Amino acid sequence: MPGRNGKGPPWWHGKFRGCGYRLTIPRETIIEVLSKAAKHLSAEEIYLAVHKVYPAIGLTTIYRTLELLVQIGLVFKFDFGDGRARYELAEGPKGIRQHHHLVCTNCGRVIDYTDFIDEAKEFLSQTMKALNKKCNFKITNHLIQFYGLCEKCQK
Amino acid sequence: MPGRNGKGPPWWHGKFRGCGYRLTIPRETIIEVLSKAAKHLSAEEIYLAVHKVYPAIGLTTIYRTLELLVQIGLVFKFDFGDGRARYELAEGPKGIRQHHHLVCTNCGRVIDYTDFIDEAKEFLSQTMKALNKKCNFKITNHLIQFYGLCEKCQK
DNA sequence: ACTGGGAATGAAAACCATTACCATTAGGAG
DNA sequence: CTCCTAATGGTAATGGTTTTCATTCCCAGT
Repeated sequence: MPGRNGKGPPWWHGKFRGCGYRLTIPRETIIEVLSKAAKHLSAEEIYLAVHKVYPAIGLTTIYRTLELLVQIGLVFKFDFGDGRARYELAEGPKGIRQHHHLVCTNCGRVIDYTDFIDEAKEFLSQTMKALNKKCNFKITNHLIQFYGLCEKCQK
Repeated sequence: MPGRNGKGPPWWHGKFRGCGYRLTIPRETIIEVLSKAAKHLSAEEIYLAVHKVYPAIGLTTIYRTLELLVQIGLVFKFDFGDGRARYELAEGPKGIRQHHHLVCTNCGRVIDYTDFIDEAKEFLSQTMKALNKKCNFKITNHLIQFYGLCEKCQK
């Protein structure tokens, strides 16, 4: 059963090969870091994590690889308003990992939430269908974020 | 009837005074530019537009004022992924102007759409209520964007 | 396995939107 | 009208991201 923690090529190798991209240590390591973190990381955080296990890595490669992964659709890129982008694995062996973000406008904390996804899915699928027809716009992705005050900052 | 195109102080003066901020020519001009454009502008675009009617303006003041307006809630700040922020008047005399954005991931074009807002409102109000209770997170704002390919870029 | 060619890499420098600094200007309460 | 202080604007600095280019190494074809 490839893709588990056992042997066999990781589940995403096919996606790389299919696009004609080479499999390299930096790329493997970056994906591994992202999949282990399982939450949004900045480019620098990814750099530091990769650097621990592969010290020869360069920051340039981090950015280039992330851009590539975003293009492939393997990674989502977010902007929480603090001047640096955050990256996050879009899917795992099980498929797309749906969730949205709550951003505290006071302290900058970001909370993931996965509840209410069903309602969101319903709303989104309707909207996407309608937009495809009305605007001739082929939607491939979407972003929903909420801004407000977290528990601590409300006092 | 203040706030119309006729005489009387613009409708947003109260909002300024209430917060203890001074009314200055740069601030008035920036808001005027935003209200006339009625669509998302970058800081530089705003700078150029203000510069035409008030050449003494400095780019620093543009940024500072925009930050202030965002804080007050008069202006929304967007990131469409091209490395520069976009700003847009949040409301007019008639109230909040609800709309979302379609961003073409190929050419960068951004399309506003105002349809399906009712469905969005329904979904959003439910989600906000639930989040307030479950996460103790006081939502004040939200962002919904769709990414995909515009008509031209689908070919 | 070996090898050639082109993709991928990494260090350093460039880029560029945004912010900090600070001396000067001007809003508006009294 | 005056004074105090917020607001301004030119310039320099910041810092995340991108570009450049010489070097490395993946891998398809032998």
